[in-house]
Amino acid sequence: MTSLVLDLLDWYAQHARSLPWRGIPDPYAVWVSEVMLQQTRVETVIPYYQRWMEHFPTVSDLAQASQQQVLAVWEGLGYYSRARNLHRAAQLVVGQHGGQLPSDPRALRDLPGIGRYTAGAIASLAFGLDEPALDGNIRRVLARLFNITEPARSPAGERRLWELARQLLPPGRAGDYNEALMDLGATLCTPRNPDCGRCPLNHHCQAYHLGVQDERPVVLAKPVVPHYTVTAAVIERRGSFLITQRPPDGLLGGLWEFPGGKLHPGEDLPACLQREICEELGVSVNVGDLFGIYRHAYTHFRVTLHAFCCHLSNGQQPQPVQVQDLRWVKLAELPGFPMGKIDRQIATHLLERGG
DNA sequence: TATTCGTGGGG
DNA sequence: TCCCCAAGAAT
Repeated sequence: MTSLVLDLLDWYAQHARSLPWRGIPDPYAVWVSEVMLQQTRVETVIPYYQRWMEHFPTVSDLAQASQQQVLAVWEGLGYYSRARNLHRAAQLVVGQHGGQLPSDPRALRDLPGIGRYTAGAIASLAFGLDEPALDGNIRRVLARLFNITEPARSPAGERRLWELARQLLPPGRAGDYNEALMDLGATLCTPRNPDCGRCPLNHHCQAYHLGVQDERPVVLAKPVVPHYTVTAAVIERRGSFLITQRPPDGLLGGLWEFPGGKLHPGEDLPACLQREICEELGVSVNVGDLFGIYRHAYTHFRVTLHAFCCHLSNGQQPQPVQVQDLRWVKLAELPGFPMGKIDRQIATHLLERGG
């Protein structure tokens, strides 16, 4: 074991964070936490993790739940394919692995939602195998320690960093090693303003010696994000509201929303809404007062959504032409349908004003 | 290989 | 207000 790794493990023995999923000998708990932590902060995950384990304490409980129940518990965490994949994977574990999560990284990677990082994390943390796990923290720590000048997310950078993570790994202590690097990255070796003065590895750190820690890891230029104007219809009929279910995959897959869509060039807002409702539901709407304006930033685009109060013409029966499903629901039933953030805001405003 | 996928907090 | 980006995976 190199002195660098020795210093790292010594520091971890003193400064390891106490997290709800640590020290729990249940591979399922490790799995759930790792999937929730993908691209998501620890502080955000903690309450979701605890609620999830209350709703679905075992793989079997998760496998038996409906996708709607699963999405409802996941609502607000984002990247909903994680929830859909976790659900499917639980059913595969029950059906193909006798209810026990496999320990072999290759078998883990065959499960939906488990990639190279998560397989290594589960294998090392839950099963004690000597597997590296390169996440954003470890990528940053290693890029600084060894002054990696290739962009960290480039193929060449990825190769070097995975190689380093595997070379440094102390046999028999992969779990602590991986956790230690992640804790160091999360608490001291942070993306901005790293606290190099308190870092237990500063005398090993090439970037620190060169004074370039703020420029490591090298990041690729990011594309500009487009901005879309969209509309949504709050359609009321005899005390019920019309909501539609999004397609099973893709953005907010399987979640419910107030129907509508993207504004086309040269179109005004009511025309956009009438066109979208006709395309999706095969009916024409009468567009009334503005209900509200909502802004939201997704990862790779932004939207401004204009919601309007609408009614269907007499006798019109909407059909699920371009949506997975549709439902007329009472106000009190809205909280039970999983939704993304914007549509949840609309539903909440609807509840607050009592229809 | 490059895009697509949410949301919330901090600077 | 805006930009950054956080324990990545799938296609």
